[in-house]
Amino acid sequence: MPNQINFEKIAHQPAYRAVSEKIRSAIISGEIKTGELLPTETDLAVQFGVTRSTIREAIRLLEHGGILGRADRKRLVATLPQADAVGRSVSSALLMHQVTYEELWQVAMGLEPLASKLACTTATKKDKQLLAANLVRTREVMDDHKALLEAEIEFHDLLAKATHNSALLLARAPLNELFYPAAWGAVIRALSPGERILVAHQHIYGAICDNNPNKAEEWMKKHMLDFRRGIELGNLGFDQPVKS
Amino acid sequence: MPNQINFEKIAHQPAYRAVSEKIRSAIISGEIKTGELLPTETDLAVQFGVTRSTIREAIRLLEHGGILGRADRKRLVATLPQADAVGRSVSSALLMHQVTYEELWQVAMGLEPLASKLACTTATKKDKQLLAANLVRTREVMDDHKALLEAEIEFHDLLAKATHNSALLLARAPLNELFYPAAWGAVIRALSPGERILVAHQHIYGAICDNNPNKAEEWMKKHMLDFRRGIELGNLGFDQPVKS
DNA sequence: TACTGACCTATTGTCGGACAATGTGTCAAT
DNA sequence: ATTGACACATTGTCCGACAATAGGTCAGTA
Repeated sequence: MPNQINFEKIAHQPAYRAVSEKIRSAIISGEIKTGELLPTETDLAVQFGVTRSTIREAIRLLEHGGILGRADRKRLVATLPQADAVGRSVSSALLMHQVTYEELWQVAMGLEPLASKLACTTATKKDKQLLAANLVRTREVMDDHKALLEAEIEFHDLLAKATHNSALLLARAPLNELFYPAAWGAVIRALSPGERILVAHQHIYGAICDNNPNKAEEWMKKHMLDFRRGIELGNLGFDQPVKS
Repeated sequence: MPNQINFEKIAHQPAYRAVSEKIRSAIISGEIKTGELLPTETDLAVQFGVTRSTIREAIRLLEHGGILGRADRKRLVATLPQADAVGRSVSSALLMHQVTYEELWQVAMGLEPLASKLACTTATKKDKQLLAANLVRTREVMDDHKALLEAEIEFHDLLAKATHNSALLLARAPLNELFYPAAWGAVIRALSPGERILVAHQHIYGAICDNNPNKAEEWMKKHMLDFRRGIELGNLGFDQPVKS
């Protein structure tokens, strides 16, 4: 077809989407500060010149991403999306993609040693205290599978938080949400590797206190490889889709 | 306060949230297959025994996460959330957290070399063809800053896709969306490092064709370090928040 | 046949108004 | 200082209505 004139698609978007974008950009740009209360639905409806129903649909759009939350279960408030809020939507996406343990493990292998290394230079006194407390608790609950799993997950989470790197925190959110609960849970039930877990954690914690990035990274790698071996020994379908 | 009876909070959730959860789990469990059309709003309203407004709010909740999309701009369809859909919400979260280039670079340093390594064993013929085509294009547009940036981003994206690891794909989505556009863009404008970029890409591509994971990983590390040096040379606020 | 145009229908987008449920603030009573 | 009564503001839900539009059908025309 020569000589054909091509018009670009006109972008007609429904009002609720437009409103949602307006509010989002107002929050991102800082025009509405996080923690600040939004006007009431009726006010917003008047300001934007649409009905309350439309406003409400726009709000739902934002609510899911964790940009809007509730102050007191009534009024709306602009909030900073936390890792867990974003993590949930990422996790459900991964579930639908039938992500396998193997795939998640690979990502963990990329991020967790990195987190260990970074934490060495960024961990505050407070972070170290929290990690130390976690170690104590881990030792106490060594024989309680459920509690041990929680402590294990918390250790990795504290470690990631100690990097104070929000990108890293968000990137590894699915690990917290999907990988560790399912995979570690299975390993712990099958092998009771409490002692090995504790030893690895202690070395990592020690490396952080000594400000020894390489050691922290290496021990975390060992920790993850150990975990992988656990899965294989336990014969727990490493290449199976994660289910939740 | 001794002897005080504590009731647990009763979890009252609004209807639109309940409906949304029902639909979500129906999709995740496969009861509604992806690609399948959902009933119309009116039907859903009847089935759930609520009004259409409520249904619509529930739909908005899911629409944002990429779980629901439009078949033909009219009927709703269950869709697999793609990396870019999820990536958008992650990115906006990161923007609000005032994530710095440095933080994103650290994550990139954890994920991109990993992707290179994995791609060696997982890349299909098709993947390699796409990468090869990208290299050709890169060479052609070497002097066009904008096109070069696009090619560069596409290379990394193709590489990640070649791993066929959806967890990795989602984890690095913010890199595509935030990091490369802003940071690479600045470097390219400041230093015109087209030649260096192409060389690195070629080595990585070569390593993948030779099935040489270590070489692929090393060259990607070099590539990323090179990039970092570019930022520092160009004196482009590496520790500044990304803005978009 | 292949294209056009008129028409109908189904479905979404938007509106406006209504009421119930519930959290909040005030003020008097004890 | 706590309680109770009360009015008020705000969200959650419902209902009914209409405009806009994508899709299908069907006849008409070249």
